[in-house]
Amino acid sequence: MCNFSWVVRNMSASEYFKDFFQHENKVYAQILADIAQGIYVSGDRLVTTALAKRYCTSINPIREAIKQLEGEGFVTSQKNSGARVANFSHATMRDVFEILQLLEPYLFEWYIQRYTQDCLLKLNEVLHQMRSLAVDEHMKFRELDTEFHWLMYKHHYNKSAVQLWKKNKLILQALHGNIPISLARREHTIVEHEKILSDIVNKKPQDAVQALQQHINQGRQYWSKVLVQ
Amino acid sequence: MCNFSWVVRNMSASEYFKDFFQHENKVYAQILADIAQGIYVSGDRLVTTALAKRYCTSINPIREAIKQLEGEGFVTSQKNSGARVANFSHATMRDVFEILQLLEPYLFEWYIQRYTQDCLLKLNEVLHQMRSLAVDEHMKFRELDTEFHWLMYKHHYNKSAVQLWKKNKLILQALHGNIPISLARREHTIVEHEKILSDIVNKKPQDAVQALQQHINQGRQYWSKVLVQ
DNA sequence: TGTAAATGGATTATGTGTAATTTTAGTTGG
DNA sequence: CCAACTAAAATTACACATAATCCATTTACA
Repeated sequence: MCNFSWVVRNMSASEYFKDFFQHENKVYAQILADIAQGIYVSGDRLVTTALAKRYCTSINPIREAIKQLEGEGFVTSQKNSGARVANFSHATMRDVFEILQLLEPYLFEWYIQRYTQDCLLKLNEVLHQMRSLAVDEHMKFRELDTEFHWLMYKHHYNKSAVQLWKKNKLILQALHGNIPISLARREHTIVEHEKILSDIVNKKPQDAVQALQQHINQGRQYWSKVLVQ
Repeated sequence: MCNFSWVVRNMSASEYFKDFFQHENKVYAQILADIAQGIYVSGDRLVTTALAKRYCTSINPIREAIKQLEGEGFVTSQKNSGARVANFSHATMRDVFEILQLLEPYLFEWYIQRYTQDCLLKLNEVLHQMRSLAVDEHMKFRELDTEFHWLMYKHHYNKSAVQLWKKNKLILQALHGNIPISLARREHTIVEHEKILSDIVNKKPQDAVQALQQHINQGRQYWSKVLVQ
């Protein structure tokens, strides 16, 4: 059972997955990846002994990893009752989206003024990959969507804000889980990304920010319709 | 040495301190309070054995509390090298202020529409306390300043955003430490709070938001001048 | 006989002690 | 003054003991 290969298999070949989950603490990174990938879903118990067996270690490192995840808000725990994956509800999604709506324009405005030609090429490459994806590769599509944004924000000077963005994006990922994305939404996402990119290239920063805000709003509306209880 | 009474003595009589530091985990709350109060300052080593003695417990609970604080960004740790209070630099202050500048108007806008008469009275009471404070009670003044904002944000529906605000406010508190506030800045703070309050009472939401933004900006400018290296 | 309370066992969380590896600090010698 | 070595201290991980929680069965009572 002590085998990490299945995790590696699930890992995307893209850079962004590394940036997101790379962590000196293996156990921590594993649990977080498992939550983000929907292996543990909202409300699941995180039993220390079980996790210790799964990750081939003793209980203590597991407890510490869980405490750290608790500090980051991915896990909640009650005294003498252990830890559970945090309750990601419909209300949580609203909250997360609203925080993202504050953060993204802020991070983006810096990018517009400091982007490199090399980075624009990478964005284009991601867009190309999104277009040439098979219809059933929902997970991969969402990864590419996140990577598009990540490429723009990762070098921002405000590392707290970047980390905060990452965290909220991960929560969204966990919330959406394995729910497939409609082809229409996929098409719209690509078009919206294209609009943002072209506004940057054409030196229209105002329009680019607006396009980004609309993009986030569209995503928010789409998911709130899909995840309606 | 196993005595918490000195902590209780330092605790403010006001409500906000309770809200801020109350936590089911005593050790966690203690360490965080110690960081916020400047007992451990930026860069200080957090030696598990020493903390275990201080808080009359064994190493494991200490380690878990530290891990949680690490998850929240108050503590950083290197492998085999233990934990330290996070590096709160001048750049950190800029980052924190920028996040607060995003969050506060967002939280505030909801308050304007949902405030109660009772809450306004409390705000007034806090203002009164600020005015009638002795000139050397810097810490107490800062607590009251924070409480003023806290009263407006604490009931916001977006609990993640509120917690985020709290966290960043705590980092500021740790950064400012025991540095005294100038009397001029104290006077300005009170006037700015009065302006915000009167704009709310006079049903001028637009002006109130603007007053709040200015208030944050003023604080930012003041502290960046004071803490210039 | 049906329902509610109680009891017991199993599972799990929490806290402590200990051994091993690594780091740190102090000291000695060049 | 700097480098290398040594001893003390700290981190890490593990095994164990204790305490709390959960669940199913049994028991008591109406």
